[in-house]
Amino acid sequence: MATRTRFAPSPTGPLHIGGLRTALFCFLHAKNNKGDFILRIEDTDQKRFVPGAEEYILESLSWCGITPDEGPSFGGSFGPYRQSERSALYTPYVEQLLMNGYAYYAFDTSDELTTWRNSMQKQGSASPKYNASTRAYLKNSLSLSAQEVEERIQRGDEYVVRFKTPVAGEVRFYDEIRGWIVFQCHELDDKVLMKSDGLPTYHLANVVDDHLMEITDVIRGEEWLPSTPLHVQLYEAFGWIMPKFAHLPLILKPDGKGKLSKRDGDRLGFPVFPIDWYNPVNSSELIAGGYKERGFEAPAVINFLALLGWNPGSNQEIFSLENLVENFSLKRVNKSGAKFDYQKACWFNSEYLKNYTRQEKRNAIIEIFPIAKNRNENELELVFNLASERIHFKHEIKDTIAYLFEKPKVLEGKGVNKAWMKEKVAHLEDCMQRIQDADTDFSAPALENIVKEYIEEKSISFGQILPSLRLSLTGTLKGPSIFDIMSFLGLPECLDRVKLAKKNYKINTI
RNA sequence: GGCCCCUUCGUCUAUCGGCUAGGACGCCAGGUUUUCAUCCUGGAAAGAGGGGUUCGAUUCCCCUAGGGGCUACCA
Repeated sequence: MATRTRFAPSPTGPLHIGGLRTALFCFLHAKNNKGDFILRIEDTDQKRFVPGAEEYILESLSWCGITPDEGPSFGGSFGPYRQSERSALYTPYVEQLLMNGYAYYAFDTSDELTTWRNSMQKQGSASPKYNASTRAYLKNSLSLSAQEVEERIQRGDEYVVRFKTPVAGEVRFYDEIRGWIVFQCHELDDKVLMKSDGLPTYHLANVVDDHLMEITDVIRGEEWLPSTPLHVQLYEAFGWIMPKFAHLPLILKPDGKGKLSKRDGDRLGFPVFPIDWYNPVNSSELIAGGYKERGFEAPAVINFLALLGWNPGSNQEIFSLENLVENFSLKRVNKSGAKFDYQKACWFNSEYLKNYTRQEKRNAIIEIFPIAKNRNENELELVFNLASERIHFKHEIKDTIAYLFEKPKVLEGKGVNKAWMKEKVAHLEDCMQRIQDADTDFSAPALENIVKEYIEEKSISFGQILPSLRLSLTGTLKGPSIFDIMSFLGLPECLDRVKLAKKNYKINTI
């Protein structure tokens, strides 16, 4: 049977980076097995529905290159892929459960249950369960007479349908990542399968849909582990073949304890969402920044996320999505939660920047400096390389080497103090004259030769002349090889800048 | 509290009973460089604790401790 995995987020807000990783692992597992990856929107909770969230999920996946084979807006023969559009479909299954004694009606209202739980807690039961031990004391079709049940339903009383957990025994299942896991039935809850609004809960809907959509591997976050025994029992109650289960470790806060949350991102200053998320009612209010807008390359984010919890078993760290597909295996997914390391994410990004193709490099430079389009391709590439080895993000290119395309507005004070001294400036002018007079192709090596000859002749060091040269040309004392910069600038521009610096800055006499 | 999961350098991790415990990020030092960065070389840095099993445990089992998740008519 062909592998089919699904990513089943609920549109209650922006997709969390942890959710993105779950989607990634689902995708990788499916593709590694030449199978299909399905996107299903779990919007059975009307109260928590957030407009725009589904679009956000779609955009995020699309940015990352995780393309569903089936899903809303992708089509497929197992649709619809939004649970809200499948609501009518669940009723027969609930009835089947009811008829076969695997489920029952319960009439307790939420308020009643809350007060009941409170009173139970006062009596020392830390987390009161609605199950075989308490059912008899609550209002349900197991405790009430058949007649009363009938009357309540006829009358239009609100009710839910609960799963009838066996009194005793155990539920065991094999987790592809963790191995065998066992739960005792008496520890389990009679979970609500169908809410009083007639919609199924996640538990029922995901089992029915996974079965109907022929999902073979359920890959989801570890937070679902405690409710898996219920799902297992549901499969058994329906007599359906069970999918394989794999529960992924959680992504934890970089410091302290607990799983990574939006607040951690705000607090520590890094994004926790793939792309920007704006207030659904006031679209001009940015609520949470994204990796994309922060300047991350999607493949870098994917690469980083993949290594958070999974490893190839080798020392390789850089993986394209295709590489990941080839190498991925659930067997090599870790059991323990992984703390989020933003610095490492930045490192991945810088690696991707350096590995840009020639064309990407040229495009990036032209995008940042439109004026650069007059330059030839080799020059554009050189400019990119000059900048990229001292930054982590593409958008940092602009500030690092803006002086290649426009005269520096000011020369930094620290530099002036250090390099704008009488003797040094004299050498600078002298040397510039030498360059001007020379018959040179103005290439970096040629320029370097001229300067080298000059300093040898004058018995001075590079340090006597290069800093002031750099300062007058770029306005700063740091940056790439000054000969590359000069070569790129060209003779007239170099002369112009030196002249300008001479005119605007008083010689430092100290 | 109960249930379930987890536990190797600060962080992400390798190790399928034989280890001088490897790699990466970060950090530190040195080298290259006019400078910053890159790059290269080197360094500090780990098996939670206690019991077993075994000729031999980081690796298998148990206990303790610690961490995490769940404990809704949310997913």
